[in-house]
Amino acid sequence: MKKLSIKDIAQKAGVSTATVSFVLNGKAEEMRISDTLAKKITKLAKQLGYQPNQLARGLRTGKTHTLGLIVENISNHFFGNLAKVIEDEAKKYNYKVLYCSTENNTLKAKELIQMLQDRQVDGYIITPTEGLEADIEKLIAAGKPVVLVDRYFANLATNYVLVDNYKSVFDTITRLVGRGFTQIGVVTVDLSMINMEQRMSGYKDALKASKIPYRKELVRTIPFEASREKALELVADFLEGGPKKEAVFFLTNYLGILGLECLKKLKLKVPDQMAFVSFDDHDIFRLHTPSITALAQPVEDIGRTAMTILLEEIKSGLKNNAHHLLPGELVVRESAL
Amino acid sequence: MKKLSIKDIAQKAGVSTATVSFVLNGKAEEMRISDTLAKKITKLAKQLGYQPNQLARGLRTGKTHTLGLIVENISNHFFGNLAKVIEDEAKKYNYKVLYCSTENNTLKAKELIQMLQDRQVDGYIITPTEGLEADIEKLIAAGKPVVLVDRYFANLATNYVLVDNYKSVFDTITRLVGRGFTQIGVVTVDLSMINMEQRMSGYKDALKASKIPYRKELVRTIPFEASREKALELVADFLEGGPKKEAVFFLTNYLGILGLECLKKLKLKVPDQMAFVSFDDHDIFRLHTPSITALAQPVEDIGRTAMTILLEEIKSGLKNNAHHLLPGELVVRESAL
DNA sequence: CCCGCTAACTAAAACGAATTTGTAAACTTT
DNA sequence: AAAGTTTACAAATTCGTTTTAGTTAGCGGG
Repeated sequence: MKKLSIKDIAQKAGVSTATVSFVLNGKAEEMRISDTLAKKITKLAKQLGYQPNQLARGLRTGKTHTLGLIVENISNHFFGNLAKVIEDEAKKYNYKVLYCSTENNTLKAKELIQMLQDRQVDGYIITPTEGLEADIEKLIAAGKPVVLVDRYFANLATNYVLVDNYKSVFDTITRLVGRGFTQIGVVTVDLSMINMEQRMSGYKDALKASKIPYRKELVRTIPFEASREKALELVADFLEGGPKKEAVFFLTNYLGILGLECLKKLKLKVPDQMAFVSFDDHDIFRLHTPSITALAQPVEDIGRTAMTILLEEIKSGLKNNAHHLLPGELVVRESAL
Repeated sequence: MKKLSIKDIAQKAGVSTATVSFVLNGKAEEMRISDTLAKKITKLAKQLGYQPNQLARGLRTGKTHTLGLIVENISNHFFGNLAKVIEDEAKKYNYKVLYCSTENNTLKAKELIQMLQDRQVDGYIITPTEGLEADIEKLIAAGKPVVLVDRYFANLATNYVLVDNYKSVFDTITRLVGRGFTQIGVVTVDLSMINMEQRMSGYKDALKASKIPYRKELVRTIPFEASREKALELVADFLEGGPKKEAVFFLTNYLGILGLECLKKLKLKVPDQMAFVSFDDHDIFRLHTPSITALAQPVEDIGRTAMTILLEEIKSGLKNNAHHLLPGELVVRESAL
């Protein structure tokens, strides 16, 4: 297995490596290489099946044509789809993507950033974890193009693109109120990232706007670190006990699925006994009986927008500082009309 | 932003780059670098936060410490989980993973292999598509470590690891027969990859072993290229029309989910009117009402085994030709006991 | 006191491209 | 026809490492 290099081609063509390089990089004209020679080289390269060594190229140019994508968990529905969109988009522009999962673990996230840096990726799409500001700031300070997705840091000047968490929840709650519900519960997670905070704000503000008092007994916060069983227990306890809830909004897809399990266990009738809405759509919600109303994130749009911003920044070399809050879409199904 | 190189360290330490390289690569002793100097260099490197340039290293050594993972679709449940396991496993050994999705498109798969080769990955884990033999053969001939997962080519000497499709289906069908079912249908897809063929063989042979005649009216094959709607229609038509089926086995997760949608539409009572089993487990099956019996693939085991084989081959440089058929696990739920 | 040996490093080549600088020949210009 | 300018390439350097092949100083032995 002898991978052939530019040198081999040069030799076979009886020219210098520089000439070959120029031709193969489309700089033939600029470097006034004669047309005949250029054609000859192109043909030879194709014929021999020449493929440039990306490492060498990257070393020399500092560009690897590789992007780093850091998500919370690649096997998660939302992030898996996001990764898919980004991969497809990247392919269009001839970029490869290095994915990695943080598990929402800051230390791991830091390591991943380091690793991507070592590999000299040209740009980053990151779902940040708590406490990652400094690292991201460093990245930006170093001139690396970065786009945050799903969450961001309010005090950091970065590009970000995510669903409009506040408005999505605000509108959904308002809609529920419009349907006559007043005792509306929420189940959330104790991550202090801005996306969750905004969802909570959306909830509170919607109640306020509808002149419904906020009652903390109607809010259940599940520790992120809780085991599956513990979380299930907490959700079940919430649904069953305490003040009556006419409707419950689960603020993440994961929580919504836990909620479904509880329904089954508690034999709660949805929507008769309680309306049910989850953030983030999922096949499960569509297929469940009753089907579940969900607030779908515009995954494709998020991925595409993030890529557009990133590639633009890579190309131009200029900091952009684009902020995109994309509208969510409430997919109304049987569990809450 | 000046990333510091080995040269900077050498300069600051007043030694040659070779010495620094030796020390940093743990060859200090072998190269009889004095202990004091070694310590000094190590400390300096740490203090300056030196991170080697992986491109340069890769160029020089031919090793990139990066693995290529080609799956059918990264946003698919099974492959997403597989990717996760492999990523985790890779991390343990300090490898990074480049993922890509083929969409079961051979041309795309070929391109991906080419791209991974350009990037000089050290090894490949591939979910092959039809017609990819030649490319994989070339890879192997070029001495690249390769492990196939989920499917393989019977006529190609390669490593592979996947669930034991034949036995899994055989046992499941046999179990159904044991429960008194004789009219057992299957829904499959028209991919001629060996995994699907073996699932079908498992079905046929199980019937034969139980002396139940094989009836092609009980088999419905969905074209892979069919649109979602068309596929739904075909499945619904099958479930509704033709001879009565006491039980139906969906040979992939995707088909099973289509099946669920049809149940809903046709208002079929499972398991009373018909038992329902799907290959490949999924949250949906667990949460569905009734919950769905599924044949779970040992994803973790598959990923881990594949990685073990791959890393072993990378380390030793020897072709291994390991064949692993791992047992599936029938998760019995309400839809079929 | 010279030779050989070893300890402890260093110099230099190599990896494969991209790119800057150089140069011979042909062609203009005056 | 001498000087300058193009044309059309080639030589050499560079990117940051690893690795091979030295080199030097110190020491013991004869």
